[in-house]
Amino acid sequence: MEGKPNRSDAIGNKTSLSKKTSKRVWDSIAAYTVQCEKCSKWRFIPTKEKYEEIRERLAEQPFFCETAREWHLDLSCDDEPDVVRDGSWRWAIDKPSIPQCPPGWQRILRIRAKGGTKFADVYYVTPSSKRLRSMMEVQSYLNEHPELPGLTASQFSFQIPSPLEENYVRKRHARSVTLHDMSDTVMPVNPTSWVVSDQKRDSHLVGEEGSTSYVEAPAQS
DNA sequence: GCCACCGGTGGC
DNA sequence: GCCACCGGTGGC
Repeated sequence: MEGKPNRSDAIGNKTSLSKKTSKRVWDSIAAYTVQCEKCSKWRFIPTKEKYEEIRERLAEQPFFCETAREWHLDLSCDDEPDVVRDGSWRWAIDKPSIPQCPPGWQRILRIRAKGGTKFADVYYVTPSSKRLRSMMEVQSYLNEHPELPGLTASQFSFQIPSPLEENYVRKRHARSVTLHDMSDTVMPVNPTSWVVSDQKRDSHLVGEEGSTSYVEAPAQS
């Protein structure tokens, strides 16, 4: 809400969320955005691959609006932001320095529903469409597939982003009753965030602090 | 029967 | 307290 002026670079890119009904794997991500180090405006990154590339190197290679000229001709800090925190999107703060996904693999991020015990899940899909949920599984897979050249576990990361919205994830000792019967429950902290939750699916989370971020599509069932 | 999603917990 | 890991299961 309070547009804090920071020099963070957030990345986001706009993944088409077209209603493709094929049963291929989908991120629950609508867009990837990066924040310009200079003007702080958020810029869409056109592809997930580009986003992952920028994210990996963001610490050494800050992002500027001019960087986006690679896909957005003549873009400059004078142009309107591609996206603003107006509440119509849910944002996730990405972790820095996540290695680029190996070619032929996919790194999938699934944002969980609000009120659960975890914000998101990361998994990798192998070239043979196997789904790997942890480093242990990655390591075993690599061991079983010596034909895959030059792959090491260090090229994988299961770090999940953080929700900007407070209380998106249920606190561990919150009473389980709150989810089912909130009518006469006094919220222990941050009542405002529950107000936000009243607007259902369109709450949002925002990246900050030089991190990359995702924008999740309004959850449409 | 499969698999996407969620919860729980052990280890740090 | 956090999070990596994995088991369970509901919905398809």
